Amino acid sequence: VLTAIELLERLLGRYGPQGWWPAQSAFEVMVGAVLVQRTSWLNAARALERLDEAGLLHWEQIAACDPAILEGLIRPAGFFRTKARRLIGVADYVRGHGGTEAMSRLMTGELRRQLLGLFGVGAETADAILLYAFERPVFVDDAYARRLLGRLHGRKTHAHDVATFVRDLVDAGETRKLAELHALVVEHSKQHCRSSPACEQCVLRARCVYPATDTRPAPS
DNA sequence: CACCAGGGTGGTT
DNA sequence: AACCACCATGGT
Repeated sequence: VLTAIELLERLLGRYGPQGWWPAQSAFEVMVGAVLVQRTSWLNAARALERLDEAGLLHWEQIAACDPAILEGLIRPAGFFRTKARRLIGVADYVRGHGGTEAMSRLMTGELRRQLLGLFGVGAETADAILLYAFERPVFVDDAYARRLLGRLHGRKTHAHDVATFVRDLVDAGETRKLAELHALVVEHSKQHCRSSPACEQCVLRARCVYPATDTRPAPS
């Protein structure tokens, strides 16, 4: 079957570099990672912009911010009460641990453990922060990746299967490639590998077992 | 109108 | 361990 590096090359050729997270600071990436949870990036970006205008894209400001003010600013990102609490918790952690500078000195495994201890930061958000904020060689295993790999391989895919798929890139410390791969997997999953798939123009069609097992009704 | 978007938590079976 | 309701706005 297809290797991770082959998948990257193929998707890169079709969609080009995605340019995710060209953020100004690691903390801004952390805020974005929370704001985008179960939300379109467009709406998360609106909330980020409002925080920036209010001068709140710093941990000292958010940690000390009145929750009601924060809620109002991030409203476009949805789940605003939940996310406001989460942002304050994240900011408070960063403030109490010497800022993102000090955090960047931790080993990846230890930093991941710390992030997972924060309320509102699960495996996916932690890995997105590790990858895009702290530039660690980690692959973000989300619903898109599992669905795409599941179809490529023709079987149900779990976290272990995804880890095996990207092991070479992770072990080689290929942060840039892992970041681009994740972004491309999301884009490809939106355009073709959707819950209701559009395989006709898919660039992976020849290397995917899904069309063979596709039981959808034939187009009229 | 329904459905989805770059999830996580807490509770129930 | 697998499911579930909940959180909430904006686009299609």
